[in-house]
Amino acid sequence: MVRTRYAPSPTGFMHIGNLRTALYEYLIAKHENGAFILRIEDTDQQRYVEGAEDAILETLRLTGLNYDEGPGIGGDYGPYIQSQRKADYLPPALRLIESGQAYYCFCTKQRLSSLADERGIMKYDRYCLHLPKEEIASRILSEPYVIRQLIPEGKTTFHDEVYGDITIDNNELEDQILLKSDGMPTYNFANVIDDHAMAITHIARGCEYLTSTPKYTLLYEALGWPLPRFVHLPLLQNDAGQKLGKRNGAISIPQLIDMGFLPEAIVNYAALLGWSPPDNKEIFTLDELTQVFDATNISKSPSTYDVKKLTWVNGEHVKALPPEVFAAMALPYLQAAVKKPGTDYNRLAVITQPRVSLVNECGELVDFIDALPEYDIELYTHKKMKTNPDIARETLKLAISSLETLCDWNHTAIGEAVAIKAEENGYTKGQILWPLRTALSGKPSTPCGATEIAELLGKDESLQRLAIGLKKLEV
RNA sequence: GGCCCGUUGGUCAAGGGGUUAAGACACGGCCCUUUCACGGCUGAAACAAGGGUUCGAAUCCCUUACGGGUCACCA
Repeated sequence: MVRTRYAPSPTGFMHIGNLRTALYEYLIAKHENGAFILRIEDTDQQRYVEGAEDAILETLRLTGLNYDEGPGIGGDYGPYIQSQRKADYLPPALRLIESGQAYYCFCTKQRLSSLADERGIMKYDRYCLHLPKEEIASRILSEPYVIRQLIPEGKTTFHDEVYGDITIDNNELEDQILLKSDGMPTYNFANVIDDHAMAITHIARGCEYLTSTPKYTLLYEALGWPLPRFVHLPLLQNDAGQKLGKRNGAISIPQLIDMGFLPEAIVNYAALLGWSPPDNKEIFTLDELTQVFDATNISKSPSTYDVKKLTWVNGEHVKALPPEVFAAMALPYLQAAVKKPGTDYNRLAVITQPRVSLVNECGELVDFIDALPEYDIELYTHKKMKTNPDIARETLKLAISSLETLCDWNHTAIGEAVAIKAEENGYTKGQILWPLRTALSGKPSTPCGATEIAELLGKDESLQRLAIGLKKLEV
């Protein structure tokens, strides 16, 4: 059974990069009907951020990446918070010491930092590797210590599902710390212990871990455990070409949602960053992604987050929303933009749904209903409609005269009335409808035509606006 | 700096020895349309550079350049 895990540390919010990692973990598991596990890696008490864990849980919930095992819901391999598994890390470390694959180290941080070169790069010199057993036995009782893994000579090769075989010379690797002086495991060590304990089969993570993966494989080998499959993901970068991160302008998922992006669109877009299906389809629901996702189609090169494409993807999802769902989502924005009594908000929702990329844009599309905005008479000029302010002055007069007496105030009747009038006086439909729409809305573009706007506004308001328009043109 | 990875239009990306080098976003034009949008059509726009290997290289190899990652008692 395929088992994957998303293993964030509670140090901040989730941005699109984190979400993509979680998503791929989810998809790899779900594509095979496997299990997706959430594990919180809080072994660094210094960096712990209050509320970060809840924020992560919330983001996963909003985006529909439901985990099968994890904090809050438990599972057969719990607990799923590393600080609660503290007792599990010492035994394997001791086992490695017994077999000569790890050793105690009492070096102080001062001594360690004195080992650094001018660039601050250092490699442990194995000062404590050959300490006499008796000395170790007594110092353990009185001094802080760490446990380090003894990296063997040679080269280490591992296979990555995306990058292929990668070989690194072991002398590039330091005798890494397994257990810190506070008794907590380091990230690398806890990762290996827990992934094995939780029977994780696939590890997807950013390729910033590519060079440290040999350390993991060495650990698995030392402990005699089978290796999981590694799926390293190309980095996501910002416009400056830097790895996307909290410090590099990445915005959080809840923030994106606040901006009007739909969770399913964010998920859809995240999937496309570094992966594409064989048929090049671009719009997917999470279920559809689950069907077609294949880790072998993940690309090796980094990609850049592009809000324009996200916006387009969002627009596609908005259009696909059931009308009543869109109406419910749009209602607050429509109500804020249009306060006129008797407004049919469902109608406004129907009109705006196919025309917005972001739900919260629907308000500004219809805000002219409440109040006619100030506009320039140059709006009456339209080359294709063959209109200009002079023609508009005449056709507006015709429109007013034909509508004043119109009893049946609906857009069909309005359209017929003005069309006949225009024709009688030698004008085209466009020459009367363009000025009509302009005078009624005061905007260069509106979400529907002149006659619909007139119906929406009602007879009195419409005639009033036409009079205002005419007055502007007569000055 | 050592090591690792990468480099196809502005962006996301197909293509893994023979293609007129797909498609999508954004941008321009045209059509449709009483506006906008949708839709349709269309335009401009790319294989980092140099060497090999080959009848033939975006594709394989080497070098260079550029970009990124990584070298913690952080994850």
